[in-house]
Amino acid sequence: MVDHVGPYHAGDYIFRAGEPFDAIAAVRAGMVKTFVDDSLGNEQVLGFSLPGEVIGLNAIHGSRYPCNAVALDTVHLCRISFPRISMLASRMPGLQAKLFSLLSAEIGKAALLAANYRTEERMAAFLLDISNRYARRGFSAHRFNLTMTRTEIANYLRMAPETASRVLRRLSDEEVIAVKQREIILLQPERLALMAATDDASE
Amino acid sequence: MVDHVGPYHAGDYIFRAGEPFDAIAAVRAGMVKTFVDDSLGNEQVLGFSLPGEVIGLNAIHGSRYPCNAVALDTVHLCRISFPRISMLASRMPGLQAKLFSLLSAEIGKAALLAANYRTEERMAAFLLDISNRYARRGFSAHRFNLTMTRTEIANYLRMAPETASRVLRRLSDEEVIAVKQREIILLQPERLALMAATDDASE
DNA sequence: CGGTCATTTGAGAAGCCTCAATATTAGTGG
DNA sequence: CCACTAATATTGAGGCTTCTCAAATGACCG
Repeated sequence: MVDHVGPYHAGDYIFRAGEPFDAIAAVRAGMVKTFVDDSLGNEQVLGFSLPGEVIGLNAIHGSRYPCNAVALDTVHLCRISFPRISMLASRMPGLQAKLFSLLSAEIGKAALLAANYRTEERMAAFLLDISNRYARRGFSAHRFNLTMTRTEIANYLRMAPETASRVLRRLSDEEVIAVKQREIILLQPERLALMAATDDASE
Repeated sequence: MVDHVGPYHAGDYIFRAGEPFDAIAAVRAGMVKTFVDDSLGNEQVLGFSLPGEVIGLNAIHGSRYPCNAVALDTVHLCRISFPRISMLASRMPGLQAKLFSLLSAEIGKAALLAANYRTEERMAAFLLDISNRYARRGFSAHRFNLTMTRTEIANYLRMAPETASRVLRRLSDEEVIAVKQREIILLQPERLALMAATDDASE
């Protein structure tokens, strides 16, 4: 029922929009990007998934994947057959509850970043979000690697890549963070939290 | 297990952020606004729920409501005890699947509007979204009432109320829509769809 | 070392927000 | 039924943020 799959390498598709849905997957290692292509063929980044997080949950409804998922670096997954875990959940109320909770948690996660409408606020919220998510999985909260490109970050945060670059530089100049390529060090997380009007207390 | 509750009147709270979660609810009539208050006490509108839609799904995880819900007009609900429907789902695989599907569908709904970053695109996407949702429930797709205020729409769409007003006026001047107070008539839905880069084919 | 891609930087234009004032609507009490 | 009030909505002007376009720099790979 649970298969260890991978490694996927940077650029490999894990699933594509429109493919029939049969399994959700937990990221064991690496970073996954989910995205859709809009009517003009432009990419719209929906999110990034870190180790410990589950992808494919939005595909249960409609029984097809509504988005694409690609590996941003070397990715290992636990593939979980949905029909089978679903059947098992019928007999194990604890598992069922776990699945309900997992799905519920996923609802409205995107809203966090959407809330703030200054670019600096969105970037601050994004960095804190990644930080919290790494921390929860036992990685360092104040020093981490943003596997994705600036363009992908900007796309996700709905700003031009140039703006993303400038915002990061400004934060770096103010010594709120340190940036070395795609590696980020949070020097003053408190100040970041102040910038992100919507500080997320839940994660 | 299912209680018909209401009527709630405009401004009445259905639940408040932080309250213990015990039930989801289907809207039978009226319009519900869900929102959170950020650290500065500003309201952040998360969404609007129409008849036939379910609220409270994001509260399963954490067992407390993570947001507020208020009635925007006269609202009637079907209140569904979550522990009980959950228990029932264990014995009825069809019901369980239905719940999984419901939760899955809710994931990433907010992302649709977030995608476009011109104010006009977001407004167009919003109007089409409401239209589709009314249509799916058997109401008119091209003529409907936006129960909420301009300020609430603007807040939801992350723009200033003045901008929302101007965008609606522009669309009205171009005869893409007709606006009479809070009543909207879609005169040229095709043109709206073109404006909303991310036209949602799924709903 | 050369080529490709990602990133940064600069300058100008466009979009949107803010502030302020006016207009409209709905509700209230005389 | 008609002021009167409060809330909502619209409109205008100016300024700031962010985007676009263009070019230069830097990182990575064969």
